[in-house]
Amino acid sequence: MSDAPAESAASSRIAQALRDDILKGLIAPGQRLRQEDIAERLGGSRLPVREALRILAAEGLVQIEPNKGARVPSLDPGEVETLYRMRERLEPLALSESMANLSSADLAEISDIQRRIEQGVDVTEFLILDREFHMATYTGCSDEQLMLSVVRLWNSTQHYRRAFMSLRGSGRGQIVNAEHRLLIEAISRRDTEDAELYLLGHIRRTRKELVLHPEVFSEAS
Amino acid sequence: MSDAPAESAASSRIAQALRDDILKGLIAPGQRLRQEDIAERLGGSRLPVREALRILAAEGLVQIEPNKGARVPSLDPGEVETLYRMRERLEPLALSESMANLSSADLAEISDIQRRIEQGVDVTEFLILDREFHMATYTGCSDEQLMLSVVRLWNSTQHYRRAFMSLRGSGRGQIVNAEHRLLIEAISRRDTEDAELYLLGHIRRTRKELVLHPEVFSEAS
DNA sequence: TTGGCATGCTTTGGATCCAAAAACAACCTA
DNA sequence: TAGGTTGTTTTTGGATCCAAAGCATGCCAA
Repeated sequence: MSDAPAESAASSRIAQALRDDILKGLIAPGQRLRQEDIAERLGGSRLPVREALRILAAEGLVQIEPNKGARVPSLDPGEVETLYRMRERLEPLALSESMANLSSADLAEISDIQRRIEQGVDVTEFLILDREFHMATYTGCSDEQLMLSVVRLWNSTQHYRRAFMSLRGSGRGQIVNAEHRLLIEAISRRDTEDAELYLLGHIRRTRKELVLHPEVFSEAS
Repeated sequence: MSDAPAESAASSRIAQALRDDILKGLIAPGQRLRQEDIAERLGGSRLPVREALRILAAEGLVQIEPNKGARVPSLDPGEVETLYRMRERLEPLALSESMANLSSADLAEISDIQRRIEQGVDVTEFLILDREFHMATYTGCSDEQLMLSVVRLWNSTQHYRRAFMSLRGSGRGQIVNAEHRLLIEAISRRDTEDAELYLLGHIRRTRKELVLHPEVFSEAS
């Protein structure tokens, strides 16, 4: 489900497991993560767990408070809005850096993902495919730092994207599909200017739609 | 010299010491960081050193390779250019988020830093003051994630900024001063649009000047 | 002489144990 | 009865010890 290069062993394995759990929503924002529990559940001692938590903290997936442990950060609407504004600025850059290096095979892959999005409309599946779609458009971007930032932004907002999709239902996908189609078309034309613009609009519209639904942030968990 | 809230104890203390050393240029890009050396030099066992390295890796100041240790990443011109492009997009956002919350005391502080920049022209001092200047313009930005990203970008490019300043000398500061003045003026008018534009131009011009000097990246160390 | 391999040395990664800080609860007092 | 305080328990942070992975050196063979 996720990325990150296979690191040494235990610590990265544990980080990967936790990352998947958090992104899948099995661990909700605000929930505390006790080191010993994780160590017992995933095997290994507490030490690699601590390192795993550091790794995830770097990705914005957990928050470490000294002597108080780690928890999944729960964001307020303003923070999520800012994260979306960051996406609006960074992802068009990633796209423009990527586009020159996209092969026709990459383009085919992108189109194929979009085709699958337009078929199955399950919420969980959509979240995965939508992420795959956008990441596929960034595959040509070789800059690690930029891609790390983009992944961080997706990770941090994943939970709220799911909450939003869940309450909105998987209908209304027509707009998203139209936007994706426009994006694919611009990328195919190798028109970075248009592609950046479509992507900006796509993210911005999503942000505006999200801030209209504050109930996404009110879940008690 | 740096930021980051005082964390628990040893690990954050060590991280802070290392961060300062790296930002001050005492540890050059490419240089390897052996855990035992650091532990001995800064006191404490290897364990908090490992955690400190994780913290710094999160900030982009070191790079950890499994079973091979940590080293200060050395970037190629393309990577630094991309980091500057990221700055061009993110920092105007941080500035706009900040400006509404800037008090007149903040404005006075900003002006004072600029006044000091125009007085003393030592390279080391300039690097510190220039950073303080820009960070002061962001003090009103309450979004942690955004500010973290901005700090990461500054940290990652600090070494090359210093190398560039060193070879260029501290003359030619007239342009920077003019840009800073324009920025201060726009901020004082509470004109976010102008301020964002001036800031964008400032960073962009610096980027273009930097890519004209590839010798900045050729240091053997 | 040179290429490849094996052995040892260094350095990192992980486990267990101990100390300190924080959360929790019960108790005492006003 | 409510609030503060103190003692206990839980949880995190740090130190030491042990195992495994890289790296370098040197040896042997072709």
